[in-house]
Amino acid sequence: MIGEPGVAVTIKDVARLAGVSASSVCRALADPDRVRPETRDRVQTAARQLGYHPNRVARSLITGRTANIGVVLPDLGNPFFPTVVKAIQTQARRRDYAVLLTDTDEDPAVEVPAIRALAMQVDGFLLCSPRAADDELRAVAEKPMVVLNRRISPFPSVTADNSGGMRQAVSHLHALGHRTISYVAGPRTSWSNRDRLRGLRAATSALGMTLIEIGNVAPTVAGGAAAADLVAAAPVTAVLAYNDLVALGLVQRFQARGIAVPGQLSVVGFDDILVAALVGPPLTTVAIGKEQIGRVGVDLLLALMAAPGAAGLDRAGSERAGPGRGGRARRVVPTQLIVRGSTGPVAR
Amino acid sequence: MIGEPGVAVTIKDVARLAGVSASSVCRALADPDRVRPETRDRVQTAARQLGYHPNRVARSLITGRTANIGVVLPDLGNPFFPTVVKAIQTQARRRDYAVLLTDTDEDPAVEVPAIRALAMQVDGFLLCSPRAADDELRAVAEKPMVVLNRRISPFPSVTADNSGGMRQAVSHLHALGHRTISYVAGPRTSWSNRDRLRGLRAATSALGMTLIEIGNVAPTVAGGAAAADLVAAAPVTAVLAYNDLVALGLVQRFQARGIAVPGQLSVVGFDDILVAALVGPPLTTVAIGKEQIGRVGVDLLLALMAAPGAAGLDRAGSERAGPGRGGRARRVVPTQLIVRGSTGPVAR
DNA sequence: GGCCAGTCTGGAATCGTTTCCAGAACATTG
DNA sequence: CAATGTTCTGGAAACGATTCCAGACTGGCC
Repeated sequence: MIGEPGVAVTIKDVARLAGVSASSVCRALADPDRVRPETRDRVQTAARQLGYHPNRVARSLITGRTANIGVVLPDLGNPFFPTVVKAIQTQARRRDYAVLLTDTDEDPAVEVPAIRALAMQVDGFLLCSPRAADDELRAVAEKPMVVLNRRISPFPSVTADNSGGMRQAVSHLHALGHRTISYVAGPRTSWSNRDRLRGLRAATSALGMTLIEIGNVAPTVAGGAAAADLVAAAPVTAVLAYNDLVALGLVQRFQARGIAVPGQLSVVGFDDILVAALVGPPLTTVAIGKEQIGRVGVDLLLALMAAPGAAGLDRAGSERAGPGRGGRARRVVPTQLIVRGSTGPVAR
Repeated sequence: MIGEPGVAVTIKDVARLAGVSASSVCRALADPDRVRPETRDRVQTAARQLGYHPNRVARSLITGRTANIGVVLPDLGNPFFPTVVKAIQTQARRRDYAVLLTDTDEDPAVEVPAIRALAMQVDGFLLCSPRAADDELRAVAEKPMVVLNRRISPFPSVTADNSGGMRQAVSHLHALGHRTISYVAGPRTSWSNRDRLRGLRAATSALGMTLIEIGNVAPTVAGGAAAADLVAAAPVTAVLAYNDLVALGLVQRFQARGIAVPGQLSVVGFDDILVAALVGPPLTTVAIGKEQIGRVGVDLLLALMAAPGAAGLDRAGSERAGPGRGGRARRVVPTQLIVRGSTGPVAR
C-alpha cells in the first residue's frame, strides 16, 4: 500500500494510474464482469497499489444507502442490552453493516429526536425496547424499522416468549407450595412489562393463585430495593420481578432487613443476565436467548430493507408483504426457567 | 410539518418555497447573521414548514466532517465497557456527535480492519482497551484517535490510576496480615493488565510482600474459574484479580470447592462493576471512574479533532501541541479501593 | 449627484462516487 | 463487403450540501 499518508486516494487516481476512465474503475471494482478482463486486472492492480477504498460517504449520496443500521435502546447500564447489542453488532458486521448506537436513558422523550437525528445516516433501525408511544414511533418511521422486545404494528418484531416464561416460573412456584405471590412491575412504558404481567395473570389464575401487583419501578437494582419493603409487607411467600436487576435489588434489601431468601421469601427474576448466576443466593430466573434476539433482529431488518417498497411504513394498500420475506414478521424467541437458589418451598 | 411522506425534502425545495437561492438557504440556516433578517425569516419559515433537515451525508462529502465518532472495544460482555460506552454516548450526543460502535470480541486481528472500515465514516476514534500492537495502531491512524485504558504514543489517552489502586489494595491486604499474595493476570495484550501488574509489583516489594503471578487468563468469569485451582494450590492467603469478572470466577470456584472467602482466602477485584456489590460475599475491589473515562475521552477527542493539524498522527516535526489543547494529553482518572466482604484478616 | 464601501444575493464549482447514454471497436452474418 | 449486433468504454449528469466569486443593490459621504 503506497497511498499518500494524509490525502485520500480517489477513484480518479486509480483511473489515471490504470489509464482508464473513472466509470471503468467503478465498474471494474463493483461488477468485474462488465469490463474486459484486461481492464479489470489493470484497475484492480492500480487500486491495490494505491490502497484505494471507495468513499462510502460519496457512495451513499448517490445510492441512497449508507450501510449503517441504527440501534436505539433505553439503557446500556442494564446488562440485558449489551448482550443484545453485541449480537447485533456481530451479525451486522458479518453483513457488512456498521452500527450506530443511541442510549436514550429510559427517557421516552429522547427517543423520537434520536431516531430522527440518526435517520439520515442509516438504512434502517433496530429499536430495542422502545419506550415511546406507538403512534410517535409510527410517525417517525421513514426508514425500515424492526422492533425488539415489543410489538408495534406494522413493524416486524422480535420478542421473547414472556408468557411461556411466566408460566414456567409460576408453575415452579406452585409446585413449591406458593399460592399468593407478588409481581414487581417495571416501567409503565415497557411493553415487555405489560406482556410479562399479562402472562403472569393468565398463569396464576389458571392455577388458582393470588397475584398482588406492586407499582411500577425503575428497571434497576435501586428500583427493586425501593419496592422491597412493600413486598415484605404484603402477605406473599414469593415475588416475581420485572427483570433480574429489580430482583437483585429486592434480594439485597431483603437480606439487609434480615428476611431470608428463599427461606422466608422466594424471588424470581427475568432475563438471566450474567450476574444472576453469581449472586448469593444465585437467582432463579427466566432466561431469554438475547443473542438470538439481536441476530434475528438484524436478519429481519436486512430482509425488510431489501424488500420492494422498503420504506418504514408500507404505503397504504401495499401488496401483502408476506411475513416470510420479513414483511411484518413477528418472531418469538423461546424462554426458559433457570432454577437456582433464590426459590424454595414455602415456609412452614 | 408538511413534508411529502416518502421523498426527502432538499435545500432546493426550501429555496423554491422561500423564493431565494439554495446558497441563501444554506447561509440563513448555518449562519443567520450573513443574510438579511427578512430572508432569514422567510427561509426559516419555509424550512420549518417543509420539515427540512440538511442531509448530513451530502454535507459530509463537501466538508469532510461526518459528525460521527467511532468506538472500538474488545467485549461488550464485560460490564466495564457498557458503562464507558454509555458515558461516551451521552457526552457525544451532547456535542452533536453520533457513535459508531464496534466490538472486536477480544481479537486483536479484528481491530485494525474494523478501524479501517469505520475510518471513512467518522471524524475520530475512541479506542477502548485496544489489543493490537502499538505499531499496528499507529499505522492505521489516519483519523484523530484517543486511547482509553492504554497509553500509545503519540495518542492522547485516558487511563485509570492502576498503580494507585493496586497500592491501596495491597496496603489493605498488608494491614490484614497478608504477606504472600497472588495475582491472576488478564490478557497478555491488555495494557491495563501490564500496568496493574507493574503497580502491584511496586506495591508489594515496597512492603516486603511476596507476589506469585499466575498465568494469563481470559478477562471473564470462566477465565477466573479456570485459574482458581492454581491459586488454591499456591501458598497464598489472598489473591488479586485482573478484573472483577476474573475475581468473581475465582470466588465462585473457591466456594464450589469449599474454600471460604474471605475465611481462607481473600479476593480483590478491579473495576467495581455493578455486580461486584451484589454477589455473596460482596467483592472488595478497586473502583474506577468509568463514566469519567468515557466523558474525558470524548472531550479529548473533540479537542484533538478541532486542533490545527488534526490528522491521526501529527506530521513529523509538528509544532508542539501542548497537552492543554488536547494534543497528546495523558489524563489519569483516580481509582479507589472499595472494601467489602471478600477480604478479611489472614487466618490463624 | 457621483463615487466608494459595504451588504446581500445568485450562479457555479466542488466533494467522490454511481449510472445513464451514446459512441467506438469488434465480431458475426448474409 | 456491407449491415447488424454485441461488447466495452468514456463523458456527463446526478446525488445534496457548502463555498467561492462576482454582480446587484444599498447607504453614506463629499
